[in-house]
Amino acid sequence: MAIDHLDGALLELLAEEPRIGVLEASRRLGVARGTVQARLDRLQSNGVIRGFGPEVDPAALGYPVTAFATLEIKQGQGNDVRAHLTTVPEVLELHTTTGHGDMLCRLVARSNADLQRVIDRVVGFDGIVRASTAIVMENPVPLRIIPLVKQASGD
Amino acid sequence: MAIDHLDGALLELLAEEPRIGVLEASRRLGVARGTVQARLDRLQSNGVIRGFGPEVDPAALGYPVTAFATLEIKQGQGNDVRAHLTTVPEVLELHTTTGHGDMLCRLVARSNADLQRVIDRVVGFDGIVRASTAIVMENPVPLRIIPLVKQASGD
DNA sequence: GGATTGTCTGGGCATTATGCCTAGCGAAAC
DNA sequence: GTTTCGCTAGGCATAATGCCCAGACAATCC
Repeated sequence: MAIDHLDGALLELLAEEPRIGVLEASRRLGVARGTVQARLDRLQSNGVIRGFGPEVDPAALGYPVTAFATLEIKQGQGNDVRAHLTTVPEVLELHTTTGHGDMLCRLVARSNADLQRVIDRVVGFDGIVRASTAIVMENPVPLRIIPLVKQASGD
Repeated sequence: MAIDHLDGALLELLAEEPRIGVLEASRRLGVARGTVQARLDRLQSNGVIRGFGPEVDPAALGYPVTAFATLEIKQGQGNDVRAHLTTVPEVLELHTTTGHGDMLCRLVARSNADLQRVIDRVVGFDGIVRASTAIVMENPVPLRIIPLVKQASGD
């Protein structure tokens, strides 16, 4: 999937002012409305734009504590563990990684004390051998994509 | 920040069909348009909804490899390292965590070979003592928020 | 060379949504 | 008992959307 400069500019614009309309975007970018429409459609059917879902801040929902847990899994228990973690709302994200049958997951909790409860629930499952948790103190770079978009579209 | 059932339903609806309008949302939820408008405004000024930025898939941009790197930082070099990592487009996210002056960052790359280049660039900086990288193989639970929203809004 | 395909432009048109307003109702708080 | 707050319900002018078209231009293919 190649992206050109117009696509990049459109993505940047959408990232900065998400609630912008197609018409307004075409004015800003200096192209015809149909062009923006077509580019948007293409980016979406390409899968470059996965969606425009609302970004919800867990902290604002009452879950200000974030942590990353590395899990060591018993051989052959991967699917069970996955299914288990899916049922825990505080598990925001789960990856399987290279290494000793490991998984990495992102957790949130209401407090440090509550984090203990969450971790207990996460690791209170047979297939999980060991867990090590790192609590997030700061988030100097929140999830971002624009620098990568710029690079991919030739700056 | 408390969230009630209507807020939760609105967030769910927006997550499923993000390009929906206020009017359509009010029809689906069976409430008046002004109500949806007011809830949306409140959720946004509360910071619960941080925005509606497009979700861009790095894989579709040509960066199908994701990895997490744990960095060990020299005492007092935190700010410099942060500034350095900010300049690397492939660094999608950066956290400082509890532990031995550690940071955790999410990286993407064009290939496993390219990941080496990215890592070299990330760790090619004075304040970084050691780095250990875990390559993501699967993503059984992509970043999600709805289960937490449901819990926070009283199911 | 000539034909075809794809992309962008510029415009028109009916439908729909938006922003902004008013007024009334019910419940909870003071 | 009265005030405040959130929700409903509606009206209205403006603006955006979805969908259509024809024409220009470049790249590609026969």
